[in-house]
Amino acid sequence: MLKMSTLLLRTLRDDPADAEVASHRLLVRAGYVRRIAAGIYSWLPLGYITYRNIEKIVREEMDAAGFQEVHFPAMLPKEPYEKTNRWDEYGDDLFRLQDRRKNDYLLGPTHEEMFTLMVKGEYSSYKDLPLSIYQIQTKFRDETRPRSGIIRGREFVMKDSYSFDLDDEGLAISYEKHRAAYIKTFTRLGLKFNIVSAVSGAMGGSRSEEFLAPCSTGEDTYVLCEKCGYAANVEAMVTKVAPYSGSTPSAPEVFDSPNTPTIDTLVELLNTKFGPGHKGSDTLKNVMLMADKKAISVLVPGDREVDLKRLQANMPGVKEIRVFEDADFAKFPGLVKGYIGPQDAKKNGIEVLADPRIVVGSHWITGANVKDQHVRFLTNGRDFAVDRYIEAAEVRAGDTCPECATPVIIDRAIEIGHIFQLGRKYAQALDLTVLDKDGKSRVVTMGSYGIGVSRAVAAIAEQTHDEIGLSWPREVAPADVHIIATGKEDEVFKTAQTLAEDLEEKGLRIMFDDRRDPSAGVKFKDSELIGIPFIVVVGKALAEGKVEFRIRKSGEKQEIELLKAVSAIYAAVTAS
RNA sequence: CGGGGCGUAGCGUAGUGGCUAGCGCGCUUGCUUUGGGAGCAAGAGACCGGGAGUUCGAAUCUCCCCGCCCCGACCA
Repeated sequence: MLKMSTLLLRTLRDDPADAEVASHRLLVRAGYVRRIAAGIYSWLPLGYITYRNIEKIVREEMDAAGFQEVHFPAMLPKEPYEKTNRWDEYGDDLFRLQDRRKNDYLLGPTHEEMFTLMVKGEYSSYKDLPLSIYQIQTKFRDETRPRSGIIRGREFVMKDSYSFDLDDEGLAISYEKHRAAYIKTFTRLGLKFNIVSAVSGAMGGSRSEEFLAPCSTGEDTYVLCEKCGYAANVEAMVTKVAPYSGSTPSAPEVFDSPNTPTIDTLVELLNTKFGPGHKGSDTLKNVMLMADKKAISVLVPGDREVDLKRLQANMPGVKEIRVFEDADFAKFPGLVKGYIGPQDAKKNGIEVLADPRIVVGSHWITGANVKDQHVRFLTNGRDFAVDRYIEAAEVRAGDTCPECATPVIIDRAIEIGHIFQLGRKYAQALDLTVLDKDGKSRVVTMGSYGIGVSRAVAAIAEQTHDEIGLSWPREVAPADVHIIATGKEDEVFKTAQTLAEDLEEKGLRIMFDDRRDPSAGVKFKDSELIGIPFIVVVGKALAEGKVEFRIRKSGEKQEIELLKAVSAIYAAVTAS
């Protein structure tokens, strides 16, 4: 039983000045966490109980799925990470340290290497596979910008699993098992979530999905089709367009277009010059970019911007993409800033990437590569060539679903889980092989699966809180029932104490506000802030032999006969 | 890393060169109060983020450093 008279807890009346998002604000105010440094937090008793409840659910679901729990150190030697090249690739995000002999160590940001080596050390036959193992571990990433309290910290707890299979079919099965286990886990945690397609990125692998918990303060943006259920991270959103069906126009026609620095001004000129009805989407925007020192041109309809994040996600292997600067233009005298068209790209030695909307046969109004001149009827396939199609244009609400062509909606969310088929990268680099039936050595294929355990505390808080405080799902809450004794008569406190003991006897987890000094109002406010799902008030109504039963979420209140209180409360709580 | 903001008691804050740094919450003691963050009285608690400088005098001005928050970039 948690007794508030002795619980290490001080709730705050004011919002902390350094907290912006709701979960952060409330977790601090309700005395769950305290900030130690940027992105580094301590857990107070209430917070740690809540955290452990979540951890327990995650662990139970992993175990139930047949995955085995292991545990690695947080502090790791450099060597395995050098073999996979991540000692360098991870860059400044890696926390590095040295021992007294000046040997290099790191604080693990993720543990692919260690898991791979563990399996390599024990197993060497196909008969040992498949295998899925996991750990719940503190990870360290020196994020350039930790933010939103415990949503993005530099030290956080992650459950990471890895599956090991002989072949792709096996990997697909392991992947499905994890997917199913994740659905159970997040459902039990009381989270609303969407499973969305994600970009596998540089790691390769054939399939990757994210579990996103919708929430306005989330950092991820995703699209959702309410009709067919298609969901994708905007980075992975696919643009589906019909082939060009119009007629092919006559030869391109160059025209004067002074003072048209923006698409809007160009459209205005077009409407004056060639009659009304021209739209930004009739024009073609040529965005010049540098991708790891290579100049590329990205073609998008004039009414859209290039989404650099999406572009990057769809260019695996490319580390840095930035917009053209004056110095870059200087290197390409054929490019007339503000009047660039794709006609001369080949001549200028520039690769042309295009949004799928720029279909073959379609014609566009775009720059003529001459100052103050544009061209119309410039036709894809005839007047210019696209080297490669790419998803790089910004995604908007109302864009069409690639599955069923319904307009999609856009929402923000917190990434709470990520599953993906890793493939053989790590097994290859660390030489994890097994002998197959024929005695031939084969590289194992892996899957990687993560749940942000500490982040889940914040995600649940984000989705469940209201104006007055936290409001946890029962299994996550630090207790099932919050019993408040009000007034000053010993009788009230004795009755409350007995009620608490009886309910605890029945297996409920109880928090008992047995403080003598604070007024009833203070205790009510605290209980609402702390967010335990059921509140029982023993006080005024006791004179009539009653106690008050409240439901935190709905605010419903009812009086219950004291004599029936234990069974009535037990029934109400366990039915929830 | 670029842009913006902030740093005064456990928390929230006032204080733009002048006396002993002010207030609210919280904390301690006493009395009163007791169903929606009670009242009165008396207390404890601050090297004003750190360092250097300007000045008769610095929380306040200057320089350097450190830390924190927000937007962006970044985030297997």
